Amino acid sequence: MTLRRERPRLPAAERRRQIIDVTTRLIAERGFWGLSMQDVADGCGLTVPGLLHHVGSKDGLLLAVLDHRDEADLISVEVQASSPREVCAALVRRNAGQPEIVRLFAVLQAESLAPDHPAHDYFAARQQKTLDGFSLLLKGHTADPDGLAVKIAAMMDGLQVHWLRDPDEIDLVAQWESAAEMIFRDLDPPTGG
Amino acid sequence: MTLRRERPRLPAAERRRQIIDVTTRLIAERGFWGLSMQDVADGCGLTVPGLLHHVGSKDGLLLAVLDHRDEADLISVEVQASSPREVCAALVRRNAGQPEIVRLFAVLQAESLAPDHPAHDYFAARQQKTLDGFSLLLKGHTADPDGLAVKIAAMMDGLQVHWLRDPDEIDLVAQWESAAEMIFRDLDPPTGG
DNA sequence: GTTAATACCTAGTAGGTACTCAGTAGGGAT
DNA sequence: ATCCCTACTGAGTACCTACTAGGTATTAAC
Repeated sequence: MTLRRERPRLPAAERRRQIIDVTTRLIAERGFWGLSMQDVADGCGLTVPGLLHHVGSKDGLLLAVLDHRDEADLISVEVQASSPREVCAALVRRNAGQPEIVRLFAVLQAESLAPDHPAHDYFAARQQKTLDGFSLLLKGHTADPDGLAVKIAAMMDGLQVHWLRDPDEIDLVAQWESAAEMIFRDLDPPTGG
Repeated sequence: MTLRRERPRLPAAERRRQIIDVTTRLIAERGFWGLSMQDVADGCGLTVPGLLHHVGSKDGLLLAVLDHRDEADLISVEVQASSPREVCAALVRRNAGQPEIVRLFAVLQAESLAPDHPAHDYFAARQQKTLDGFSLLLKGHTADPDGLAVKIAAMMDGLQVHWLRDPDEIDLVAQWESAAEMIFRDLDPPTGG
């Protein structure tokens, strides 16, 4: 009467990858506070201790997900586009293709505003890094690079949330393009035609 | 050995108000999934069944908070400012003075992206109402009122989240003013000077 | 074929979850 | 002064929470 077990045993790396995928989806749906180890374990077809064997703790699980994303992001952004505007457009285009990831970050970004959230520091650092990156790209093109960087990030984040709520109604890439029109009007003259 | 009880008993309306205040703060910190009835009850100085007597259930609690906010918002926005830009500036100024409420909405907005979240429908309707309102204000001033409305809402939401994470570093009102500069450049000529 | 490593499970702990039931106590109206 | 309404409590239910200890069984190396 032992349960049929179609997935008897996976190598650690493979299982870890599966765990991260499942967790990503679940956090995007429920946030980290709403996530339960049981749900993740069920989603992977193993027991809770089996899951804990791979990630150690619930916080470890979150960490694994965020680490994996950092890694994946580094790989995909290695192409340094030339103008600030092109960089932003590339970012938006990539995000438009992975709503699940975008939602993971949208939910965690809001949740982690609380100082005692396990991802609080991670997101504070991430936001700072993003702003610094934008600001650096803008340096020389505008009087207040820091200020514009905040606005760019804000517009991207804001559009993404609206898009996530109503993906059929809002075309993320198109909306961003027309937003970029006004954001970059001063520093992106049509010389590149 | 009965516990000292300094707040023996409150009229329903007053207690309800207190419950809403405490819940607002806690949801802003933990989200709805992370909220526990015990925490709310403790924050009000009563037991969990005492709390349930007033709100019926956890969902009822959330509903009470959201209803109260709608009411409060209606009261404070009754002043119809003239131009779209002034309306937005007024909104931002008001939000800058109540970070706790802004955070409540930021967290719930992200969390309620999940279709089975108890506030999902509420936030979908709220977003639609907001967009329609902006769009109506913009009609006649621009070619694509709906598109601009989304951008305005996105910018406001995005700036607010960044501001919440780093209130000392970011001046919400100033940031919005300079963002409004580019958003309204075409349709808000300096005729009103 | 034996051994060593490890992916995974069973069973259990200590505590938290929303919620119910039945009763108590305090304040306003009469 | 009494009655009644209701704000509120104590005790309890059924279940979920992350996590641990110790063991099993599968796989890979030799």
